[in-house]
Amino acid sequence: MKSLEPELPQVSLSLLGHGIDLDATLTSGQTFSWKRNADGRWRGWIDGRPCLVWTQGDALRAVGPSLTHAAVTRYFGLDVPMREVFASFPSDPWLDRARAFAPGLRILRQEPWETLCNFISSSLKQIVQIQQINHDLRHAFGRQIGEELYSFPDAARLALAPESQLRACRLGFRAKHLFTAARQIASGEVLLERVATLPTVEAREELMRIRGVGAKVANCILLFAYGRIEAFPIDVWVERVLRRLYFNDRPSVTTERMRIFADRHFGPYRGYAQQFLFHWIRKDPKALPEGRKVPVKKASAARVRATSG
DNA sequence: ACCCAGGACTGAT
DNA sequence: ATCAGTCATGGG
Repeated sequence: MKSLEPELPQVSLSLLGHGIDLDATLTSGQTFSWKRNADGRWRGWIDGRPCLVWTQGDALRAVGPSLTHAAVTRYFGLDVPMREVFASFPSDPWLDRARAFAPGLRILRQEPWETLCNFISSSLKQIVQIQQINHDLRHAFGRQIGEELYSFPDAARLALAPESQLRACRLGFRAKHLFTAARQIASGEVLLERVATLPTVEAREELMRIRGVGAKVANCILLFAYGRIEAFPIDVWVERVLRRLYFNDRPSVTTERMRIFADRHFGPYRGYAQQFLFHWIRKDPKALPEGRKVPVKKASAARVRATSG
């Protein structure tokens, strides 16, 4: 079926990349719909529009329909003063090592709705599986706007989807969470646009009213969609690296204790510290050389509201 | 077969 | 408020 989209003008942009590393940024577990071409260029979506991006020297180049300089800058966080972020970091040899591993890693500002769906889908899933779920949702419920190009379905569309059809997208027990979340958004029970206007603590509370959204998923949405780089999501990897490097592998240290430590230790831009650490321990085989894998204490089910981050 | 995955929800204390 | 069990599915 051919596209019913009006022909949008193709735009070709070149902007200062400020040292962005697309490979690190787009494979660091914050986005799940970009694909790497054989030539190293990346195909994906910015604000719901398909595009192709790559780096050329110090330039970031982007091609796609109706792209704007402002949209690309915002999406890739090129307006974030990384100098200031780095200057705010504590003197910490572990964080230094994580930074040095991928200094061009950047935190994206993605669409809240798709980010919400991705991280509802993420619980107890590996990153490659989240990518597959995103792909399946697009093909099952999105609009085809080109060859092998499917938009991400909006909340109203998913709110009409039979749960059996959602389960076919490998969502498992997350299917009912996603379905309920879609109805909450489509009905206006939770307004994702309003979340953007709230202070981070209140924004997190609002997001946690959504089915399937606990503290960790809410922090991922705040960090990867709303640009709240004070958010500090603690998943099994971050919990593992914090426990090993800062708590001597003590199994009694709770996730909440680590959150308090992280809020104080990593400073106002701790979301970036978190992302450097996460990417480093997952991708660098030499990270945590002496680190035996300690079993991770399960996080408490309580929805913590007392602290920020 | 076994363990793990960018966890959240439910029900029992 | 905290804790253990449960929830599906695919990778290694």
